[in-house]
Amino acid sequence: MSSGTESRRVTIHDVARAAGVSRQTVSRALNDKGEIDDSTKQRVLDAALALRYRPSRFARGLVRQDTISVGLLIPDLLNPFFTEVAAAALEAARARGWHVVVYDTADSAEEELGTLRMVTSQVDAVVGYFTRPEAEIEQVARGLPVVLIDREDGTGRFSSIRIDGRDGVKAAISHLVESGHRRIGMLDHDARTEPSLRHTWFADAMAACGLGEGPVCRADQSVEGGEGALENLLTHHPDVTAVFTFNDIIAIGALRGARRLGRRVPRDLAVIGFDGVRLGTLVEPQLSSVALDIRRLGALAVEQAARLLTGSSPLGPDDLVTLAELRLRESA
Amino acid sequence: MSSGTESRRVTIHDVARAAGVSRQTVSRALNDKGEIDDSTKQRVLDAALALRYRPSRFARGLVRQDTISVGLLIPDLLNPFFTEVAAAALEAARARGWHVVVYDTADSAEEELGTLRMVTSQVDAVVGYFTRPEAEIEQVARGLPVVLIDREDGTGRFSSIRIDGRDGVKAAISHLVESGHRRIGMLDHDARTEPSLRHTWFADAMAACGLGEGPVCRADQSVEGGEGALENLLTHHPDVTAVFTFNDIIAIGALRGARRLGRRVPRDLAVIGFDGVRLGTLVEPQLSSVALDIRRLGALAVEQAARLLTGSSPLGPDDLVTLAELRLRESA
DNA sequence: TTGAAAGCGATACCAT
DNA sequence: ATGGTATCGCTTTCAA
Repeated sequence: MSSGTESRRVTIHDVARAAGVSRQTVSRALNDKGEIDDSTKQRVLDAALALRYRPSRFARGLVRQDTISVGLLIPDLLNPFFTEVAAAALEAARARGWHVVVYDTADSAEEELGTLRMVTSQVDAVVGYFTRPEAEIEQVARGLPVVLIDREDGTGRFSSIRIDGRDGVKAAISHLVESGHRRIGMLDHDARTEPSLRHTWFADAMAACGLGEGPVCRADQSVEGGEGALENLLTHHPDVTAVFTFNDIIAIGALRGARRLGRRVPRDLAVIGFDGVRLGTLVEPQLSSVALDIRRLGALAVEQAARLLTGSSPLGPDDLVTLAELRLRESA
Repeated sequence: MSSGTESRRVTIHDVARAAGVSRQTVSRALNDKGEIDDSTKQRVLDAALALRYRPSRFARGLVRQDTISVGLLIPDLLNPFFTEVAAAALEAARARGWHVVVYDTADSAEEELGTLRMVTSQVDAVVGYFTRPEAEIEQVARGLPVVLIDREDGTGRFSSIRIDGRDGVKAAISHLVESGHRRIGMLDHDARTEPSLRHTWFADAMAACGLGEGPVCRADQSVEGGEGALENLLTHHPDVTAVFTFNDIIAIGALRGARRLGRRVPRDLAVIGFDGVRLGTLVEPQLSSVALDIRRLGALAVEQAARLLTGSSPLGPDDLVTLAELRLRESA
């Protein structure tokens, strides 16, 4: 009559039976509570070991409402900027004893929705990078605390960590102009939609210096993307002597592209990136950049998630900002 | 008599009451099962929204035994090698619909034990890098599937993904010798314990070339570590003309150190790393390296975890290997 | 020191 | 189409 090879889960009940005690006693032994005889405890532990018993995290979580986990959405973990954000978030979470479930959305909006659906069912809050419209996010988040990084939220439903690079970019362009540059281009990111905020800062800074719009090329967020975009830019605008880029990865690609085109940096071409990733100090020449406190970005996101979760005075927009400042090294 | 501001969790029961239906009907509405009237469904959905209801992931997990999550232990996410391993593991996991809980053990053995304790209670399997003794790991893992990366397991209790760089390192040293180098040093890693396996390969390769032991310096696994170690090495052994390093990060540090010492690479000093991280192609000169299929490392780990979990013919030691091969670029 | 019973919050199965 | 009831595996509360 018995079903033979069927492999049921080993439960606390099985251990109890094997040790000849009740379930509660097993629980006591396993959780190191007092109120239990040493010999009993040992017997239970042995039984548990013999049966390869593992408590169900679900059952346990159901009863002790403690463990918190937060989902982290990252567009591309291999992009060193996002790596740094992730590392910072991880650290902030560990300080709180939180678990972090990481999802690499692979820079794809389709992936993102599926991922979002998946993550929201398994975490207490979500932080990170989102590209889908607010309404869509809300539809799957369903009241779950959400913290966007580097993305405005028109609806006011979500928290968002803002990056304010206006002054930093202005400083960068001013520096270039003071160094004698007049034809300054930009390598913007590749989004199919409107130009980036960083482009707006660039355009404003150019205007403030009385320069009018500079030429812009779109670049994929990768070294190769930056390399190609620079060649593209210089082909159409050979008179350009300086470029500002959407981020450091693209800038590093530009450095490479310049080398291939035989343009010396910074002599023939000045390059200023945006982000301030550590990688920028490893390349030759070292990259000048409008630098962010990247770790703060990740830490702030987790901090805000924590406040949202406990309902305790969430940070306001004025606190959820990171300012960028010009960090001059060798490339400009 | 009512308790006022107390904030209980909103359960399916509350929604049911609010919508004037039973719990099962709520469940149907939320999970898009059929067998429910459209108007009822809408009413339930509205109620759920109004109450900001979110199903408990624990309760849900308890009854539908599907969602699987795996813990990933990484010593230092900012080290680009580990970043690549993590990205690969993430990708392999997503292909299976698994969740990945990532922990950065911050290169600290103390952190690791606490982390391990934390992670094991929240996942169905653990993969990654471990430094604690097997017995300790087992004590907290308690029968949980564990896959070690780049670490032998004496006990046979765990699976381990091996790296076999013997031939690759031999090829590297041979190449150096053929290029005329005789004094070849190594920058080994900084573990307090015995020399690394990679050092053994180095020593054997040296012997095979009839060269005897080369000088060795320990280096912290960071660019700064490699930089300092190289200066250290060259100070004590100025006649060294080539170095092999424990990994690429250290090698990149060595590149920097060489530059600071006024040694041109590869003319005055040849450098060969180990790993083959993408970063190696971004530095000047591009790094030669005994390269691994890093993505395979992460993918294999997850694959094996999957087999262990389902009990279906786990891969044997012969399959759990990644070979390294010499990839020559500019630094040697 | 130990055990019996009552949840925790959801879904599945079986009636109706 | 909808509701009742059992159940998932564990911890907590209260008696004994």
